[in-house]
Amino acid sequence: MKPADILYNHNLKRTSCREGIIEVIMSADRALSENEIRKRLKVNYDRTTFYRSFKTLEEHKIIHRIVVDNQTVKYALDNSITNKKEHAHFYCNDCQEVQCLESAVIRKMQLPAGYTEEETEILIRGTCSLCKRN
Amino acid sequence: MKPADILYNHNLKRTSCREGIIEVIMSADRALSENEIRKRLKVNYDRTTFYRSFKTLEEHKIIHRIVVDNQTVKYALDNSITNKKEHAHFYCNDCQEVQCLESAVIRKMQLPAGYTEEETEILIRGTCSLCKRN
DNA sequence: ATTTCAAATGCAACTTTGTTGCAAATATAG
DNA sequence: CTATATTTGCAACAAAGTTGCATTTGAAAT
Ligand SMILES: [Mn+2]
Ligand SMILES: [Mn+2]
Ligand SMILES: [Zn+2]
Ligand SMILES: [Zn+2]
Repeated sequence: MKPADILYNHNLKRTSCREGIIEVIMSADRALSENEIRKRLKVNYDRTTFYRSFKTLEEHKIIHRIVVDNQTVKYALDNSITNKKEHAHFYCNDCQEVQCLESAVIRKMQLPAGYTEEETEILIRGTCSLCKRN
Repeated sequence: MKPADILYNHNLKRTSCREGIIEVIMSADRALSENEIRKRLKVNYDRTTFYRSFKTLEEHKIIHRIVVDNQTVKYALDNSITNKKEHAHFYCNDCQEVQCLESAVIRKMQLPAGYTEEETEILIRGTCSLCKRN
């Protein structure tokens, strides 16, 4: 599906910023940060616009956010677009890149009595296959 | 074990800031943020000192950090002090409190070929037993 | 094609979180 | 008590994110 169609399906206005962000995230093989996305866009948008766009796209489940640490947020396409299940994410301590591990499907954990789960986030830190070789 | 002994065992100077932080974290039944810890201390330390203390205590595996989101970090006693295993953490969407789920031991996930795990972080978001009741 | 207007953008000002360099204070070994 | 390596506080800074408001724009209606 094309960025423009995705926006249309969600009743979102087709602005170049939103379209650009979706375009860049769709064509990436890994999760990207705000700055990585900015670098790949032709036009330069204000930070505010960028943040508001991410917020809107997240709310409409077009993209999802991966919090690596309190200082680093990355974005990838959401499961509702990729038709994948909830999955773990991998952070390479070496190249610092984040990948969606679509094969690592998240299974719910046993919780203490009275607790209810709504969402489970898993972040695996380690070394990716590319960095392992070197 | 007392805060002073913990510091002594790690060859760390016994300063009131470090001792206070450990004291507060030890006596809490949940993970606390920088500000929550500050409020519970008698003396007011500079933010820099606070951050440096957290860093030192983390490096010596006396406390561990739980990143709730890119804006929120909480601290709890580390497993090396509590003698517990790597566990998942629970964030209550209602009361916004974080708890170590020491019964929810982390089991390693299957990774794609060539990937190596070093650490797995699990954060479960949902409603805690107290908030459920109300 | 032109008009209309709710929604999106850009800008300025601000907040929160965290970091760095350096001088002053202090914990602890001798 | 003294010496000194560590730790602390302060100032200055940086990065990330938010808010209010005036301007611009997408797209629906005419
Ligand atoms: Mn993902
Ligand atoms: Mn914990
Ligand atoms: Zn790597
Ligand atoms: Zn709760």
